Amino acid sequence: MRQFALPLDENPSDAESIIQGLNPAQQEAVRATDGPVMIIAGPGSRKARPYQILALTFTNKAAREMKVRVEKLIGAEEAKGMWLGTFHATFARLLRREADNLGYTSDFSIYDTDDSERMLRGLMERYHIDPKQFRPRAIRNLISSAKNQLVTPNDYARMAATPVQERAATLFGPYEQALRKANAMDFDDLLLKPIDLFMQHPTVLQKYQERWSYLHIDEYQDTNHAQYTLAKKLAARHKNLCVVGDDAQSIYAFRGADIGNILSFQRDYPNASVVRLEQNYRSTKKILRLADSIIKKNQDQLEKDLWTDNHEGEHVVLMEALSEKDEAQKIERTIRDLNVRAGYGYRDFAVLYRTNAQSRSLEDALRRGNIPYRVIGGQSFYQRKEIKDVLAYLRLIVNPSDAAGLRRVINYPTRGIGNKTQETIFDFAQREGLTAWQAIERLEDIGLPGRATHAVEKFRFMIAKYAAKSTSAPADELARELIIEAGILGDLRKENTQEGLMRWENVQELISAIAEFAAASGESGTLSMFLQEVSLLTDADNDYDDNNRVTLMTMHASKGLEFPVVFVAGLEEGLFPLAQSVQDPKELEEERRLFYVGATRAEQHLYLSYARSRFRYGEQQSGIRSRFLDEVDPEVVRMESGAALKTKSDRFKTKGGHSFSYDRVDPHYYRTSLRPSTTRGRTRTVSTNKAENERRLVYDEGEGEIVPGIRVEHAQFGEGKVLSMEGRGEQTKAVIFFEGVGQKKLMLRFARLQVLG
DNA sequence: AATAACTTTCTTTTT
DNA sequence: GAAAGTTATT
Repeated sequence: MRQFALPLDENPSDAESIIQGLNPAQQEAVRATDGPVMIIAGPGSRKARPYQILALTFTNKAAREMKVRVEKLIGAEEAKGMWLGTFHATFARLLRREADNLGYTSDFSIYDTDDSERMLRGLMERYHIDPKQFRPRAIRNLISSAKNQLVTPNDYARMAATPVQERAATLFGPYEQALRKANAMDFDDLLLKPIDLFMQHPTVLQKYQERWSYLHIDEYQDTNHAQYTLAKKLAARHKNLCVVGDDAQSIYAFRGADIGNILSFQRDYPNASVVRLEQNYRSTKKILRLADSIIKKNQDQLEKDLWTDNHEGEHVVLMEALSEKDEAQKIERTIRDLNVRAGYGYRDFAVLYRTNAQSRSLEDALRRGNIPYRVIGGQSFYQRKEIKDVLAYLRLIVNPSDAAGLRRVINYPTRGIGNKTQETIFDFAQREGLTAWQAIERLEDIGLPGRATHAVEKFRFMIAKYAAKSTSAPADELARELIIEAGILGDLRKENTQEGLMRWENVQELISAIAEFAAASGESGTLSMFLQEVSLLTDADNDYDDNNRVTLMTMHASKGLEFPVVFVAGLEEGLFPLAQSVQDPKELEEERRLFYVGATRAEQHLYLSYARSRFRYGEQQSGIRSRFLDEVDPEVVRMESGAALKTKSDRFKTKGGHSFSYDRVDPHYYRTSLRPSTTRGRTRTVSTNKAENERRLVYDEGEGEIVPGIRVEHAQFGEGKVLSMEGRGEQTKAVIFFEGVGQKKLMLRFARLQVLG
């Protein structure tokens, strides 16, 4: 295996011309194959970079693209020796090989967020933690981010300060034990366990350091601490680490990505060469100028000066709409128009938005206009309930310890094993120190009533039968039989609805996928491998199609892609930026980077749009346009009519010269509906809702109680100390410092604070 | 224990 | 306006 320097994007001669454009020091760095390299790439740069032996990316799609290029470069044969893929998939593969070093079997299950939550729910019951008061989701997120920071349960218990954190600390250890007992890994484990492995078995680390003597990481700005540690360990011996990233496109802080990794690369690797690729090959000058004006508002970033040789281009167009329906219609008409008059194919368009929920109205409009489209993300194939149910059965067959899988299917379709029976079984397992499945194997000792025993017995027999077959029979046949015997087929058919039919078709599709996998990977394609692989797939990765369709997706999903025509929809305060994000400058900056990512997907035309009102929460609610539109360079933007973009000062001049500030806007403006809905209004007045009464209490009577220095509790942020107060009446806000969270400015009206004294 | 009918809550983004 | 939780009925 040789490492190879360079070239990169579509064709090597391109690469050569890019390199020619760099200064001599940069040229040398890019050509160098040895030593650490950091490449800072802007959006739309062609990335001249060394492809090396282990290449890690963030999406399967990026990995696939990389593979295509590498094969072109060095031939398919040699490319086979490379490991190319996402962090999670790559280390899942590694773990499969090394599982026994860690006390797992290679058939371990991979738990998604759902499974993790299911485990936590079970534990919460045992520890008498009320899932309504402390959401399993919130606790999972806390544990997940702790794991990503390499914080152990013991450390975390010491650090926990708020009530939620304390519960998370209580559950953290038991959760880890439960996973291990279930022979299962959650997403975070796929990165953590390899670190454990490398620490406990230095020879194993050495083996991989030799195998991957050259290491390449794309989208480095999105690595979290665990990924950083893995890279550091693997590169420690040869120091041949090449990272590529753009701090301005860091949009995954919420799942632990740490921009610090890219900002401090030079400190970690003092002799690193740094290359800046500042030429943009994608967008027009106007689009680039708009993007530049967005990102300039952010404070922390590496210096970068983007430029392009491309045309000046058309103005960026801002579309104003009355409602989200109207917005969708305008987008639909614009697509039609450009398609007919300018000859753009449907595949040339992308409509981007902040939240998946926004796709609905857009889909409606496109469907009505007979414009073909595809939606990426949202509910992907493998996220669907019926698919997860079948997968859970298969997981259970391969790995009977799989507790989350068992919980999922033990009574689906209903077979008379209700909550009570399940609890009895789990309690028994807990008491005897068994896995749930081991408890079921000792069913006779549990002492269930006769009818329940009989029901469980049948279930046990069925699972055991398929487990025995799982090594011999072809995987797809096994799945097909199981689906019928378990009664999933019957359950879906019984529904007798359009939806039931669709679900049934999905299940069929899953079986085909299993068959395909088995056929493609031959002898080595076991069911357990299929299950592991599939749990890491996302819709955005496998929706690979060359059909001529408009693409709908979130801005997050759009990273790394480009389209001739791009729409960024829903530029409204509270939606983009999201209400939760505006209180924290760090989060607001991330939203801004997201806007930057969205805008820089466009090659030739960029449309921005917002709606004056939007259907949310089952009500029509009014909004104001996003602050981002006030930050943008007005020179490059035109309204649909061709008029200039009205700036903030233009728009608010009429109000007697008062300066306008978004800080004075209720960030949850969406909650104030246009006209009070009667049903809601009525229930409100007689509401016995606890949270509502508490809120009123604090706001009406308690306002005076909240003064600087006092301690309060917030449902999400936990315990904090009030630093200062501002505003009066409904506008009263408090600046509060929350441990482990930071400083927040909250409106008392919405914060639901509880006074602790 | 299962189902139907009703009520409440909640929405960021994702490997 | 969906999903999850609650209550009433069989």
